[in-house]
Amino acid sequence: MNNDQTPPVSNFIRNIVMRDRETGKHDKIITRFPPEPNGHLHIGHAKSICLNFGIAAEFGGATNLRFDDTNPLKESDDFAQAILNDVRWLGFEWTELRHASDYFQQLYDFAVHLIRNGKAYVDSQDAEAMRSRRGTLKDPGTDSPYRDRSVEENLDLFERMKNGGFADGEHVLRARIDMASANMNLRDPAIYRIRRVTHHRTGDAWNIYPMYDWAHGISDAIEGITHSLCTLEFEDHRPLYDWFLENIPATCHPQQIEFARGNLDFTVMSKRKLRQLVEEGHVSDWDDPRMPTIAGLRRRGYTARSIRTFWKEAGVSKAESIIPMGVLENAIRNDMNENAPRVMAVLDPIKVVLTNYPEGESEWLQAPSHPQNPEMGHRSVPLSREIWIERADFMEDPPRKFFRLRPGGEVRLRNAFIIKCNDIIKDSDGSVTEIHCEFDPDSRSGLPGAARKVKGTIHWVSAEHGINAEVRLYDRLFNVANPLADKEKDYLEFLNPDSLSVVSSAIVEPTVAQGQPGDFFQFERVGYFTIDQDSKDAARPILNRTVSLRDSWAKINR
RNA sequence: UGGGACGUGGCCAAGGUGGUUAAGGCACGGGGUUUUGAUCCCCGCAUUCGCAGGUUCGAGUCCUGCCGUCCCAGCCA
Repeated sequence: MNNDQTPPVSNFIRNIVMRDRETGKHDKIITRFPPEPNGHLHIGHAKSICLNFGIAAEFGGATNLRFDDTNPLKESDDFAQAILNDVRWLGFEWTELRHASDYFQQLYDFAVHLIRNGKAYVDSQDAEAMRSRRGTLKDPGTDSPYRDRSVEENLDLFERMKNGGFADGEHVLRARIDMASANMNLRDPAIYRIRRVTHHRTGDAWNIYPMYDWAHGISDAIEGITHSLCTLEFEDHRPLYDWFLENIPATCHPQQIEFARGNLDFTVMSKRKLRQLVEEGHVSDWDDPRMPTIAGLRRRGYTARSIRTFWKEAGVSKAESIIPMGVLENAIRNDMNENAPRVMAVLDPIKVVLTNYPEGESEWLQAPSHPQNPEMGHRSVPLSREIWIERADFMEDPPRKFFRLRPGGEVRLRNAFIIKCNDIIKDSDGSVTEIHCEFDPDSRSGLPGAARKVKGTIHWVSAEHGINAEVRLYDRLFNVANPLADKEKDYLEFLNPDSLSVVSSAIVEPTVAQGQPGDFFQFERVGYFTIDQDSKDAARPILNRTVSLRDSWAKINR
């Protein structure tokens, strides 16, 4: 499950858990990951997943996956299935799969218990009235006129709410706490509302549904969760979490601990905004490779391991942060550098003719799949008289320190021969259409003559054997680090119009055409690429650029 | 004086009960290796922990005050 080799990183939650084991407060640690099935998981959720599953796994505990399915208006089984799939893909297996809806009856019974003890009442104000009586951040609220209904009346009303005797919004069950509390959450929070809609799991069995605060802590207690980890915005809810558990006959009292969400720059991370990007067509779907969703990252070519490593390196604290995208990119580069087979592909081709190479002939060269790892083996790469090289690898009038091909200059063809540029052919506009070179037969890779030093090595693909491919180049979704920072402008105004560019005439070596969707490669000197799920035809593979290689040459030229 | 929280180098972040050289990663700068200007390997990178006082032989760790940032007024989660 948590198969990443490096030792665990210290953080305040892990410290609490360790202390709780040392002191004997708990001998088994039980955590839970509680998504609401109303959207897809994103990289931020992955932080919570890694934390919850990671902590439990490290200390020999258990982690439940529990759907917080208390709002049937927004939830669906499709989302639930996608979430399950994403969690598994990330490399985690839950101990038990639960649903808050599994506990609807118990939740209801506990609510009755509260009513019996005078700790809850049915309020018949409408939402507007409730809001106006709630007070403000600085001023206390005022009691509802229904606050002192008798237990019998409350019991009766609540039961009739459950049985469908009222329309949505007619009544609500509220905890009877303190309308003057400085903590807004304690000003008689609603715990049940009427919603006569079909729930994706319980169907039409219920006409009332519990609110998050009521359902969450009790569900934790029912499952014997020891540490209930959530994000910072629930800090204010903790007194309520505790109040509920103190006022029902709960068998245990989990400890809620809050940590900061992890944000990334150049993207947005709220489900609402991600949904908007999808629904308004700014991206193709939830799994668009530019999306920070798990599905998007997966399709982009990110591995589960790289995402786990990323969050491990980012750490867990209570300080809100925005992590540079480069850190995530670094994680996938490290992973792919180690595991991606090397291959050659030319994205922006220009033709080179090897003038002393016999016409009509070709040969297959052996090239290592990984320069540092012989265990990854070799592949065969065809060479013939005409080859494609990257347009950017030739300059007629190059600047200083340009190590690539130039008129009269020599360069090594990766895994093949050293070539020398003797001539260039131009069209009527004066742009180069063809480069004539002669190759040095003695410099063939593996031969002693190959030891000759030449400054540059470039990649290439045989024109005769190369396969035409579509390559999708992705860039950041937004062109500012924090699209939400500007209060004057809508974040959509910062969408990067160049976040996707399609290269329709890339040429890849034959090896690539044998791959399946999900397979990844390093295009040497270019970047890491993954075969997209749209790729159906071996004669024309479709690849996504996961991330480019580091490019210090580009950096110098900036 | 509504309440709750946070503030360690450009970005994350470690720093139980104060003890003395402030981890690590990313980024950055310099050097080396290299048939990927990739990788890899060295070296450098906070006399200082939001600021100001105080307690102490000794404080990032304790106290006081101030400043800055975030969250809370859903019958959302």
